[in-house]
Formats: sequence, C-alpha cells, structure tokens
Amino acid sequence: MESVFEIIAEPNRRAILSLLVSSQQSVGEIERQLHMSQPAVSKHLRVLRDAGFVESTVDAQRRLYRLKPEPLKEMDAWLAQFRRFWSAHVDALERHLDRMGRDMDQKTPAKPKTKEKTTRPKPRA
Amino acid sequence: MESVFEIIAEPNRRAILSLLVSSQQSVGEIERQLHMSQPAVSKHLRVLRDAGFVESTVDAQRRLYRLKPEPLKEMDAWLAQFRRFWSAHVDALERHLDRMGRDMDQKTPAKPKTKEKTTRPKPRA
DNA sequence: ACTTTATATGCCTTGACAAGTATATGCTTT
DNA sequence: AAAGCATATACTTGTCAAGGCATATAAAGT
Repeated sequence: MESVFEIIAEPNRRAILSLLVSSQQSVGEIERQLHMSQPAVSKHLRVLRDAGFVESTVDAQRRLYRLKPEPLKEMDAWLAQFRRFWSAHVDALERHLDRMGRDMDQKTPAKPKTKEKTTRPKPRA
Repeated sequence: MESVFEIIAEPNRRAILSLLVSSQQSVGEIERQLHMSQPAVSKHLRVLRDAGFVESTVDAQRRLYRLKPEPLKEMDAWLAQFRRFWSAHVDALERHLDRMGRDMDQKTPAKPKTKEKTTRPKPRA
C-alpha cells in the first residue's frame, strides 16, 4: 500500500482524517465517534501514521493523534494538473453534451460516415 | 467500488487520467503509451466511465475517450476541508516538531508526569 | 502486587479486484 | 461475403487488505 491515494481509498480512514481536522483525538474517542472496533482504529491509525498523514503523542496511557499536512498537499498537487482543465471547459462541455443528448432522441436519419456519437456513463449511487 | 477515491487508487487509472489531460485518446493509443494490455485498458476505462471520470465518443471502430471534470471536482471538494488547516499550521507545526526532535536527542532527564512525547512516522519510499 | 484502562499487534478468514487469456461484437475494406 | 482491425466482455486465478478475535504491552489506580 504505497501511494497516498491507496491510503485514502479506505472510507474509515477518510473519516478519521475528517475527525482530526477539528482537533487531536485519542484512539478511544475516535473509536466511539466512528462506531468501529478499537483494533480497527489502531490499525488504520498505524497505516495513516506510516504514510505521514498523522502523528501521535503519548499522554499517560492514551495516544493523541493529530493531522500532518504533507500527504494531503501531495494529493492536492496531483489534482492541480486537472484544475486548469475543469475550470476552463466545464460550461462549454456541458452545452456540447446537452446538444448531443437532444440529437440522440431523434431517429438519427443518416449517419454521415465518420460522425461521432457520445456515450453517457451510468449514474453512480 | 463506489467512491471516487477508490477509483483513483489504481495507479494505471491515474496514469490514464493524466494522459487524457492533454487531449482525447483512443484505447489503442492509451494502450501503447502506457504499455498495458488492451483488455486492461478497456476495463479501466469502463470503471472510469461508470464513475463519470471520462466519456467516450465513437469514431469508426475506435472510441475516443476524454476527461469529465465532475468527479475530480468532488475530490477537490473533499480536500478543501484540510486546506484551511495546512496553510495555517505548516510552519508553526514544523518549528514545533524540530524542537521536539532536538529534545529527544538529549537523555530526557525527568519526565514531568504528564508531558507529551512525539512519535515520528517511518519515511515512505 | 493486583486490577483496570488504553492501545497495539498477531493470526485467520473472507471478499474484492487486477491481470491474463480467450472470445465476442462491430465496423471497414476489399 | 470474407478477412482484418479496434474494442469490449467472460471466465479464471493470484494477491492483498480489512475486520474479527484473542492476546500482548504498558501505564494508572487501588
């Protein structure tokens, strides 16, 4: 499980990170708020720590976990390459798709040899 | 494989998306540039399309795939909750950790009952 | 010293998914 | 119509990770 992206693919791990945004938390606190078993929480925290998403601090028998920014910034950096694209093309693209959608409703009389036809994805739950 | 994050957890899928940033590509073109088998490419494209990351267009026997912005924006939205955090705290946090690191080198004479001790993560390859 | 509280870890089972191979589908050219 | 090219899909197999349960470790309280 090398990459930053595989780490945050796990929903519980994302939940933990979201929790830690507000403030640092102990394992037990996380366990209760997210309704997961203590070993599960510990294991996820282990993964997150090894990947640099969090760091821990010993307070008596507890360990307090808090966020570290680096890996999140790394994700942001990857996303950056697309940002240019989506901010530029969203509305133009949507208009284009709208027109294609309407064209498909008609019986498409004669296909002019090499004209393109758009396939729509099925909606996700 | 519901969430956007699980989709982009796959390295080849990320590679495909990065390829498509420049321009739309046919399956065969992707296959060659990424050195993967044709079925592999088709399968990943299927996943990406069902998740709304790409859309396809028929051009004779080829299918041209291009990016769609929505899911990427969704990721960006999730990341947003941390942005506040990392831009505010990076330098302060790093100074803090630097001092902790230096403190640990000394023999830590007497633990004052409830003083916290930082654990560092192991570096990733 | 013993018990309780807090967290980590080891083992095991189960499920998901990626890749390979083979084959199906469909358009094109001759 | 036949052959060929481009892409999709079905089936099988190997890998890996998540969760449960039990247990280890360690600090606190009595």
